[in-house]
Amino acid sequence: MAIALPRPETRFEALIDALREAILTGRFRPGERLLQDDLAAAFGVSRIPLREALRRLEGEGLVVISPNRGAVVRPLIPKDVVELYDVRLALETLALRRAAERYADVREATRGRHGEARRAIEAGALTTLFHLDRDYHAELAAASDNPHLVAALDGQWSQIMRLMHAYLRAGTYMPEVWDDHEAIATAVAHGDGAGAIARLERHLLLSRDRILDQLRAAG
Amino acid sequence: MAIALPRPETRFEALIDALREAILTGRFRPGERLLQDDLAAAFGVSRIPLREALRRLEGEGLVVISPNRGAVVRPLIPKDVVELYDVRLALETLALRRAAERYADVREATRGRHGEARRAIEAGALTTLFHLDRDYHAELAAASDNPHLVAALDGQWSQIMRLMHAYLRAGTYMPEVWDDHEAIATAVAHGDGAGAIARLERHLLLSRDRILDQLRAAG
DNA sequence: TAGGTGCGGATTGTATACAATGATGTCGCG
DNA sequence: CGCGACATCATTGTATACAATCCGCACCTA
Repeated sequence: MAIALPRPETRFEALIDALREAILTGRFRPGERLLQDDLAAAFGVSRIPLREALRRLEGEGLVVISPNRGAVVRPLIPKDVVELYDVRLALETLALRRAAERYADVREATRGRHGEARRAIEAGALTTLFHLDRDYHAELAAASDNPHLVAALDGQWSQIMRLMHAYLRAGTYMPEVWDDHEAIATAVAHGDGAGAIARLERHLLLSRDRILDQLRAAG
Repeated sequence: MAIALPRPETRFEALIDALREAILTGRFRPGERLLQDDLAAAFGVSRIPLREALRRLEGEGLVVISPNRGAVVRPLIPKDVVELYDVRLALETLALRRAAERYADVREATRGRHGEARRAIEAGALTTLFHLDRDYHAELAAASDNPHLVAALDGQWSQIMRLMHAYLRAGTYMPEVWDDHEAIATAVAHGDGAGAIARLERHLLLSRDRILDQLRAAG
């Protein structure tokens, strides 16, 4: 039996996670310059591990590093919304098809998260809500039993999270989202890939358009 | 008018490209340990930029870094073949659909590469052949006009290249591959997304099975 | 006043140096 | 003879230090 170790996370992983989280949640804003000295001081490390972390984030598409000019949080442009959702839909569709073939069942976890989400909505905890959303989709992806697919989707999700934090505000988050989640989980558990995919498509396009609406409204 | 600069590539980029290439072509074999001192000496840099390069490659899934134990070329397992091609097909299908919607025309470049490929086959230059293959598919992906999709596919291609170098030998590379390429390019140029996709699917499954055959034959 | 030129501070890039960690082999003990 | 503790070595992790580059500003010139 596997026993959870107290802190499997190394210091470097903690650093990169903290940096990533700061970008995903908009704490570091798109286009913002990331000064190595400042960040190193802020996280209590030297510039060496910090630079390594920035290189990783560069690979994940979260920052852009220009030679001798430093790192900048990759800017988000409206075109990204459509492009990202296009890729995401293709990947998540594949994930659902494979998961349905296996009759993977994530209904329990989904219901649990649904409950948490309700509380988060009441508390107005948007970040928590986004995390629950991502966790649900990550679990669905994992149900495909294809690690490469999971990794690819994870990369897309990083960007999606940035979109959400940048453009969605409290009030625009609709609780019906979780009805979709439950419906998809149920379809997958019954092996109904086509049904799950149809519902997913509606779900994603709605989510995408909500972001586009907010974006247009903001100017 | 744009004037091409002699070397837009910075030193760091050259380093990371060299490292990546060494892994993709199998020069550094799957599972092989990557000692920082040795690599730094080999590439004529110190360990600082080398470590940054390794972090990037870790993000690309080409190496695995264990804390205090160093980097290893990510091993390839048979399961990877099926998983990677599954993801690749989903992404490339999307790319073709979008490219066909735009009536993107890559026939000329394809024919040019076909010629080069013929010469490479005669010369037995497998690496050149693989590069031409990748370049063709990269151009097709770019024709989707979706940078995120291109990036996602690029990541898959890194792994595919590793599979090819690891499992394909001279003689198993079939020239008919380029007939498929031309047919797909033509279908896309005519806006026939469905036709292009159908041919692509055959093309990829054949390519995948050729790798699986070689893999089974070897071991 | 517009534009170019050179200086100075700010910031990044990388080498060197040392600390921390993990692997290896040897010795002693049961 | 097997196994475990310890010392030693190889290797990674990171801080410090300095060199290289870039950017902004003042100044000069036409």
